Amino acid sequence: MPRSFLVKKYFSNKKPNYSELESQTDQRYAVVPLHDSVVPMLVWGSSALPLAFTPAPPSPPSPPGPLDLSSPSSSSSSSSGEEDDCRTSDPPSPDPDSDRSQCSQCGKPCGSPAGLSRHQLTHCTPGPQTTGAASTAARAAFHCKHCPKEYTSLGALKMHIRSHTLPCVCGTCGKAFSRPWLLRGHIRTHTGERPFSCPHCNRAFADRSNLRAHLQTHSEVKKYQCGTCSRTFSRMSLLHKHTLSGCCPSA
DNA sequence: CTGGGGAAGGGGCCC
DNA sequence: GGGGCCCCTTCCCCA
Repeated sequence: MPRSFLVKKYFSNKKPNYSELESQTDQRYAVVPLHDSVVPMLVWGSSALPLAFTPAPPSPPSPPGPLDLSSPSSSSSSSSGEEDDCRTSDPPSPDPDSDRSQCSQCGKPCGSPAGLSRHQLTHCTPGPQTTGAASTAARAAFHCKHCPKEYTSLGALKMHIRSHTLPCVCGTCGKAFSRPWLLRGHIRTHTGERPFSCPHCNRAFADRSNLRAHLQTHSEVKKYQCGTCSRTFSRMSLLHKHTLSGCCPSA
């Protein structure tokens, strides 16, 4: 599932204020779809943000086989790209003071060497463009044995593999999930628990993201705007549907 | 057809 | 390094 059209911009590094979602005055996000025919703009507050997106060129395929986590000696090699890889949610940083702990792959300032080290675990492997022992070690790839994905760290790979092994099983219906919190969210569908309430109406939701989407329905200016007719939508999927329905045949 | 709700997936970051 | 929570998205279904 491609997520590379999302480019997150960090203007603050913590805790969202959900009341902001109704009266957006900051522009924290940029939405950049890959769909050729769609050039949506994010309307986050008063102005729209038309954005360009340049997909990274595909990396050459790599020959090494998948990593079998059941084998303790697995540690891997090589590298390659994959359609969803090598992206980052963070824009390059303009902060010169963060050079010492700035990610060499995405430019993100990480605050400290430790932060940089941790951040780098999140990068999937780029192409085989580097040489030298240090670079080779830094870009070692860990391949998923279940799919073509590969990661630069065992930790990242393990996290990914959970999406294949689905270790969290619902005791009520037996449905399995990759993460404990996904299971908890699912369990709410059995219990009916809805801890996220809308401040504007009596609705409550089991999922915070669904509340967030709901809050858009209370907003006059929706988050996603059609680049051609300027109509706004509460969800990207609605904008996409709108575009596919023929509003913007050439856009 | 459109808009909204429900459910779920998955990467990133913090503790 | 792992757990928990963040964020975002998509898909499906229904009014």
